[in-house]
Amino acid sequence: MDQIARTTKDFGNVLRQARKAQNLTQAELGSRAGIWQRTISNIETSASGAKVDTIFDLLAALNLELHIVPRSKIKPADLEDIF
Amino acid sequence: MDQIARTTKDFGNVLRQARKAQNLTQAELGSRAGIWQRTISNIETSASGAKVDTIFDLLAALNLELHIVPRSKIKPADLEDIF
DNA sequence: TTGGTTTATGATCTAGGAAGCATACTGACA
DNA sequence: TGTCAGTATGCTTCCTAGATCATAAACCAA
Repeated sequence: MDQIARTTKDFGNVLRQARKAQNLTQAELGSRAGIWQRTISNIETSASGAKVDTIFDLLAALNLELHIVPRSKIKPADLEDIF
Repeated sequence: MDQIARTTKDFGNVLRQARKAQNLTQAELGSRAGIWQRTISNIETSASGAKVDTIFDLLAALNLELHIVPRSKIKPADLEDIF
């Protein structure tokens, strides 16, 4: 379960994971965050490059926050591709 | 030096810090990331809600990545306002 | 305080995100 | 296999970020 994002694709995956971990449907999360189910679907599937405001609304609704940190040499999620 | 962001304002501040820590001007960072100085200024001052793609371009140019984590009860940067 | 560097900001134009509503698809389950 | 919850997606309208060029304002050092 990796919560590191370097691309919008990563980000969509992490958001979906987080949402499911909290047993929320896209619609539920949407009404919490004031965002449409349509939009959440787009973000999770990286069908569009979302706006940062939208992202922060989602993160708040999921009680998450962003930490901006130096890149580690290898992204943990990629380890399994190596070993 | 806090690298936690919950709002676009936080985010702008963190980005500015990170850029300065690497001794880059907005223009330099811009040419690295393929983004206009104008745009970076907007983002750092949160004059506009940027797009996620733009953010990831900037983070890559600064060799940073995002970690999505549960919110801590108190944002470290706010401690100084309390004590 | 002046000259040079860095950052902020005005204006226009285009591409595309989100709202809003509806519907199609998909997987699970009785 | 028919139903239903959940997710994907079509479409139009509105709004705005970013590109692009230009200039003003702020900062800093000599």
